[in-house]
Amino acid sequence: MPVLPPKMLHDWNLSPKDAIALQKQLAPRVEPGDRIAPVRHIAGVDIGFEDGGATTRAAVVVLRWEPTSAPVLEVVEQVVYREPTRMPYVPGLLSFRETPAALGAFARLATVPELVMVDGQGIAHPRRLGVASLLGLWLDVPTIGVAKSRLCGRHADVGEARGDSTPLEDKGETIGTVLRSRTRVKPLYVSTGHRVSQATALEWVVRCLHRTKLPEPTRLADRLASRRDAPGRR
DNA sequence: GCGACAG
DNA sequence: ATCTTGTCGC
Repeated sequence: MPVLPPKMLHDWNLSPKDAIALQKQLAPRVEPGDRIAPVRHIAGVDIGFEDGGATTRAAVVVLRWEPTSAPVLEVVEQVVYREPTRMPYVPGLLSFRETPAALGAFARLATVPELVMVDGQGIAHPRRLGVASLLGLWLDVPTIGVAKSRLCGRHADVGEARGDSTPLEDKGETIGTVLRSRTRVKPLYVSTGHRVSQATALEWVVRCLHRTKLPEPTRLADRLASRRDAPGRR
């Protein structure tokens, strides 16, 4: 059940005005409740750029999840996909710049993850449709937005201890959670992407936290998407 | 009109 | 996001 005409994948060129209208049109389709199959595999997605921004590089890393007393997070597959950059970065319209490449990477994935963590906002967005939400809608898969900084909304100061959190609010509604993933390190902005409740989103991010600021799925994808010595680099 | 502003 | 060396810490 494609959300948009497949043709748009190739002609994905919207004016800021049309892009905003499309976000408003799609936002109501985001499912803020849990509709997740038993989680066996979790994917992390992130986008990087090469050639001074001319090339967009999407990276997806799939980890096997085993819910034992000492949780297992093992990499089982990873994909790097490149394509010419289509649009410039515009605050609030990031999804139109990054989603096409992310879809290209997912199309080349053999494993089908039950949960996806995206580097960026979910519904913690001015029109409640960040990159994690759009990708989730398009793939019809549960997604969680894990951003490294704030796009919109306000929040109280977060405790300094690892695990401390406080709600992120905007226009009278709670749109996410600000989480201190590591002591004395800038907090993470966790929000529902699609088909995952806020509480569940936070639980999964905490579960996937190892010793770094970012949860494993996003950390590994981030590394694959940004490292200068990434596979295929000249 | 003046700031704020994911990656 | 990306451009960049060393340096502090586990």
